[in-house]
Amino acid sequence: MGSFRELLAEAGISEQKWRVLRVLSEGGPVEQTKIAEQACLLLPSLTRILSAMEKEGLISRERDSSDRRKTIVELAEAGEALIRKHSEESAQISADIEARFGADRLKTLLDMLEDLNKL
Amino acid sequence: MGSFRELLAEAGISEQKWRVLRVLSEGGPVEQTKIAEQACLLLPSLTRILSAMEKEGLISRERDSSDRRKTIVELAEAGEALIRKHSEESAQISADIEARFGADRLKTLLDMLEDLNKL
DNA sequence: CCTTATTAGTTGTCATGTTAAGTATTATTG
DNA sequence: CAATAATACTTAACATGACAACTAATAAGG
Repeated sequence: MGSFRELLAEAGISEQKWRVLRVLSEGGPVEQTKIAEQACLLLPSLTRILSAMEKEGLISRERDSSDRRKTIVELAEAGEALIRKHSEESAQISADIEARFGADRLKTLLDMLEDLNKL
Repeated sequence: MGSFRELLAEAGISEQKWRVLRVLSEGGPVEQTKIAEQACLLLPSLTRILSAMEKEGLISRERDSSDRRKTIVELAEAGEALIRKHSEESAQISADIEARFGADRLKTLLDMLEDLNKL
């Protein structure tokens, strides 16, 4: 019954990198600004994280040809492999937490946090 | 209707330092471990924060005579002055948030977060 | 006692959070 | 079309978060 921390330790990556991988896995290649939004990261943090991930072969980056301000990021092979290797266990852990905490309560909690954030 | 960030910017200190000041203000002189618990900080972070606050004259530290492993921290004059200057406004902001979000909902939210944390 | 374990802090290292400033590219406006 | 603004990042600088290793002091066990 591994926790998320253990999963990430096993995978050898940070929570942030995992979130980035998941965003890319679910939405396909995207520009960095959108990754930042979906992964709850500021652009300066994302810049560094992506540089590291690029060196590690988890992702690749290239300029958008139609708007050369943008950089499009996509999963590289090592990134896809990581996702394949751990996504099932990750889903299991999420489901477990949801079950133990209560799906309804979890939804309520997330809604409240969003409200508080808007406030 | 200034937010907390503005208050802190005005006071020229970080959220963490403000939390430390409040812990000291409410509980009087205490050892660092207890400050860390109440202010939600890890000891290494607290060590550095207190060093900075000591230089700024906000707090003072001295060894506990009965147990010389412990360091007792207390508010210094500048720290008390900061508290006096901003505690009222701080309370106002808290009350405002509580009112806008709903006292009941806020309590529920905090309880849920605690539960989730225990999980 | 003496060794070992525990407690309280500190220090080091590295990643991230955060704000501000800088660069390059594209869009707008007069 | 030229000057200006806006967008999409990057870089820099500093504080903080997090984990590990370390020191000093006290407590526990044999």
